[in-house]
Amino acid sequence: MNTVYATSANVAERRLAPPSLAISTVIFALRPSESSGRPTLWLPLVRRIREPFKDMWALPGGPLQHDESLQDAASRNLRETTGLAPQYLEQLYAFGGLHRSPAQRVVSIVYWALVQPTEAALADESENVRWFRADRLAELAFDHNAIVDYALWRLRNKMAYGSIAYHLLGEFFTLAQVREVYEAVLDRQLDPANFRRQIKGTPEIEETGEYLQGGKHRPPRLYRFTGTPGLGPDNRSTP
Amino acid sequence: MNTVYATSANVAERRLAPPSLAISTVIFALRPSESSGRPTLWLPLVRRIREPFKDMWALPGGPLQHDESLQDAASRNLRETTGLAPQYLEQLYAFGGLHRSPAQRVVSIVYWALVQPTEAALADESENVRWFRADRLAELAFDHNAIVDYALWRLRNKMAYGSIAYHLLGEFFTLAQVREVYEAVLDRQLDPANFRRQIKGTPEIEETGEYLQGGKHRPPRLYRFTGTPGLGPDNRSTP
DNA sequence: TTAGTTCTAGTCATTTTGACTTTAACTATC
DNA sequence: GATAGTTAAAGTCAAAATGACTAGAACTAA
Repeated sequence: MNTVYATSANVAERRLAPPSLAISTVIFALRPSESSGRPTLWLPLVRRIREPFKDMWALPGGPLQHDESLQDAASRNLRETTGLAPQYLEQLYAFGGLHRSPAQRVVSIVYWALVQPTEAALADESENVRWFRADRLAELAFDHNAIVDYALWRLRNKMAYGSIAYHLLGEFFTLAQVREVYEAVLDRQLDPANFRRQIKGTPEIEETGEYLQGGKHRPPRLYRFTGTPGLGPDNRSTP
Repeated sequence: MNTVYATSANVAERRLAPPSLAISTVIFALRPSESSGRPTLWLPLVRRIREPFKDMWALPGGPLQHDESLQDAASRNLRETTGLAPQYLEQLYAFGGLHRSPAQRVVSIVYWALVQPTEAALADESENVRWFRADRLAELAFDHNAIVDYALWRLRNKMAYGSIAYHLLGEFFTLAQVREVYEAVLDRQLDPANFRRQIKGTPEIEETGEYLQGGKHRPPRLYRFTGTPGLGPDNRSTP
């Protein structure tokens, strides 16, 4: 979305040129809310340093290079802008409306990623890269608000079926932490006892002998996720 | 997939040129199987008339024109190749592997469509456009076998959740016909009584006062689908 | 030692699911 | 015109899943 096929063509020539192709990524991570301290969804945005939409916040992205696959391009600009390696990365949608960008036509293939909080804490932040709460975004450049909305919708949807919540957690976690992820993403309270029964029913989750120490109350058992990310035609598996 | 950005550039220049962008479509319709007479999934393919993959069968597709949205491009080449207007059209995936096409890099944004059998029966067929059973395809051009496999996987998945089966049927249908669609797509038998109970539980289905006459046995009641297609960020709704 | 909190297991009524039975309504054939 | 054959449609029943809730276990903080 940031860079387009460099050319000195004038406007008339641009109309005939093929649309330029860009890759962008919506990156989700959990961070404790400033107010409640409970985990909430955050995402990193970059400040645009040129027109169009100069000085507005936008999704990280860039052009597709000729020697990288779509997914590689997404990984790369994720790494370049935030320094992060995603735990989960999947194609979201190809956006190709006629007027997404003034002056020239841009088709954006957008990916979405989940990163673990330990990673997310290390993420680069600077004048031009900052994390925002996913549910409290200002007006973004291009059609990026709509893209984020769609990414959130997909995340909630996947969460309801697939086993995706674990990619927002570290290697070991308690069942209460899993529940907090669900509560943060679905934005509603869940009954702890029933939730635990359900989660324990899934085979992709494994008890460890360890317990989380240092809490204020009875130490909860730690679990580990043994499933695979899997999805999409590139690496297929779930709904 | 068929046409690429026209240029007289040589190979070295092509490596630096941006990938060309194409739109293709996987079109599903039900047709009675030749053997059993039961409905089965079919799709139209076009014969390639030039290199690469000359004379092989491929998904209908073409370049994206500068004044049409992605979905419009898909509708258009669907209409141009088969004369069909789809009942349902949704983006499937953007395929952008490095070696999908020899010589130059092509990124294909693929749509999938469902058409009603009445429409499908009228579809143009010619020397270079022919319908094939979806589960018995020969080797296709490019990575089109993989694309069809993925489209089938998505169709089965959507069928299991959303209310998509109706788009393969006409305006009025019996519950047994709906079951046949499920059986054809999911490729397994379903209990008629339980299936009926489940379908009648969904609100998007409406009884008409009519009955299907002319059958050999008790005339079944006709129903109508009242839901909306809806999906994707362009027209949002279901999983 | 006690109060407070969370973790964990379990109970119970309700709903959903899968396998199956029964009756209704029509056609074709005797 | 009765009857056998077939599908439509409704209903039964046990098993499984779900939602609301209770209770004991295990820890910390006071």
